Amino acid sequence: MADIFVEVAIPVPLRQLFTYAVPDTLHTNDIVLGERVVVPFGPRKVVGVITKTSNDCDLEKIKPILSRVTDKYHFDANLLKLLHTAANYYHHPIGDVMQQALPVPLRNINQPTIEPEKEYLASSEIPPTESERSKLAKKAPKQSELYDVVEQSHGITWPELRTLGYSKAQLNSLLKKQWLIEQARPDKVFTWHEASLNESNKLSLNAEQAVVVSAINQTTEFACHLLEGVTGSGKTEVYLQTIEQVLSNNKQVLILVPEIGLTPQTLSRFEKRFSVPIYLHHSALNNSEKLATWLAAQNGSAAIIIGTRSAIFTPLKKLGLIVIDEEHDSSLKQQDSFRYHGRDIAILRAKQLNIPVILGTATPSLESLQNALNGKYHHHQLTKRAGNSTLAPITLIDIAQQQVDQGFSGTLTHEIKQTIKRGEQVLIFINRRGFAQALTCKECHWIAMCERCHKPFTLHKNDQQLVCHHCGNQHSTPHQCHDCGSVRLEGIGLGTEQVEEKLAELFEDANIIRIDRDSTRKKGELTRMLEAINNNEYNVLVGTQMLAKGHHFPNVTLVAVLGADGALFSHDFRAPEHLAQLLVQVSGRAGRASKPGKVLVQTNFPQHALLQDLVNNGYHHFAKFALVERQQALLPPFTFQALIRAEANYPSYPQKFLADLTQFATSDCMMAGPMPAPMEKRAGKYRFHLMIQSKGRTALHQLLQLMIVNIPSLESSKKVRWSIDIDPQDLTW
DNA sequence: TGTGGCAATCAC
DNA sequence: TGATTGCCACAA
Repeated sequence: MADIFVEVAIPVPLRQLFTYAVPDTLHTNDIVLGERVVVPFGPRKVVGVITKTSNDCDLEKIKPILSRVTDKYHFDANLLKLLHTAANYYHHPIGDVMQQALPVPLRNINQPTIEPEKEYLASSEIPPTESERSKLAKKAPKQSELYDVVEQSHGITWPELRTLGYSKAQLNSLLKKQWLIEQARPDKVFTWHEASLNESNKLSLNAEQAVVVSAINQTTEFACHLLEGVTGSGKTEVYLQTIEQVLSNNKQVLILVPEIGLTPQTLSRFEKRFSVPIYLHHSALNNSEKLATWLAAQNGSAAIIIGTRSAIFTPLKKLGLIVIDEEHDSSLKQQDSFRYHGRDIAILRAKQLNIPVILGTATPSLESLQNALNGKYHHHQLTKRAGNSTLAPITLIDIAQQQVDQGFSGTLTHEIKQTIKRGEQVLIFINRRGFAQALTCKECHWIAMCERCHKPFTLHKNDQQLVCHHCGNQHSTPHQCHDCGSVRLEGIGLGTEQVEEKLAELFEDANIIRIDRDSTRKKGELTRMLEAINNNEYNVLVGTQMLAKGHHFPNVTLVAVLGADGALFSHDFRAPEHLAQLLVQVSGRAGRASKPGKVLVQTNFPQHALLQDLVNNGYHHFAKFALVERQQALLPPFTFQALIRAEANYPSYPQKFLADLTQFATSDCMMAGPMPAPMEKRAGKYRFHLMIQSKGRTALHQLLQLMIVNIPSLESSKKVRWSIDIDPQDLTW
């Protein structure tokens, strides 16, 4: 019997498949597409994915595959199709796409041994007595709380408990008491029954919500729902009630949440509502935990998967609904290697499976809003906040007209003082870490620069370091100017550390806490800080955007935004949109029904049209206005962009390479460049951009395809590393 | 991307 | 002289 041939996707950055022979000793008759095989590749062995089979092959040098991976964890036909579509859409090497969709343990030549998953239940044999329960509640409230959560859950795993904020020690203690028991989680296909819903936690819907829930529940086929609901309008309850219907039809639900936003609160609400197997997929899990989620989703035992961007590739046996929470969030777009957008892949996937997808947000991305306005998406708006609370109003402080002391205007200082006096908390945003943007010499204006990136070092005063925020390069702070030898060195441009220092000086009695990537680097530190904040241990919180996402601070009644002007005149055309989203998000964080909050934005340009529109008319109005501007400027979502990046050790290489690409120009695509990237030199490499823009996606893709075909024959391509970014989000990279 | 081959450069 | 480094081509 003759061999058969297979086309295999190999984990290398090459836009092609590789053909191998399968010896008939390997039971060729039951090969399925999506199966993994171990193949020789150059000098090494790698795991690849079979994407095609055929009976003949006209290539000369064909090697045989070494072995087939005989587990049942191969990509199913739907997922395989999705990965192909994604690779084509993003013009990214198919092997790398497959690799990224595969859990790490399954990428290795040595396949993992898979342990059954453990879950925890309340013991029915020796339940604690009433008095034991109340004793525990007094002595160890956290353990007591943990017991309640487990008791209500009908089986919960350690990753879920950890995400909810419990420790292994608390769990072990309850296991020791034998109040809780550990058992292997059953991997039988999930089915809905009456006890799956905890009816008592269900909230009644207001008229707006009820209309939306019933509209979404009526679409059982593909439909894209943009759920635009102001903060506090009950988006989550809408999700929960649509999810309920999907689960009750024994279908699975996939929920995508922002990176930092995998908040205990969200998970906790799902746990309280549904007693069904929930699995998580986010960066805090280790590889075997992620694999467990993958397998449970694939074999159908998981009912709900909650995860970040990469969870969009989990295989699901019977997916019925995808929910994208915070649809506008930039963490949904991967910013390196395979630059996919989680939301867009979700829509592709929903379309393929003919199921609905919900995009929820208070501040829709202009792309999604445009699709809703032109009728491609169903548009649902929730305008009423629960309990009649109002959003904190945004007020602009004109700092061109008043004295500013190290970033603080008199108005702001006064407001902070008043807020602290009332025993309420102040939240201050500044979008730069460190102490100062740069270290400069007062005599000769020398600036300390990163030699690898040609960008100013950021001054970190606390640890006496100059840190390059672009490549991580570090030096201890010099005492003398490198040019003239003067010792009069000083930091310019505010950072979180300096703001913290200034606040300590202005408000001597206040307890101040700084929250940014530097102060929360230690594991668990952020959670600890957030708890301390909600226990009112601090009066003033200083932080970067990190603070804006997901967390709620009920006692914060004043939010101040410093350094917002950069966004108004940024070379990134999306900067104003992102600023507006941030401000709205922040205003939703401030205050509560009984204590209304306010948001102060210091700006030199209070008359700026976009700011004025946002402040006076709200996000939706602002967004429509911004769309008009985009349309006039022929920018996305009215045109489509692709960015080709190239880098090498010398600037002339990428420049020449991109210039060579411009010869493929077509009349229906515009090209800009080659131009130096905004970060021209990064980590020792010189980087250039070529932006391509078109009124239609087809023309854009055809041009890219033409380039890709011709690049290998370009002499200049051999000296550079290049990549394609479809629908680029961050142009500064 | 990972690897091996090859030549230029380095340390002694 | 061997060791180290950088550059380049190649992979079925």
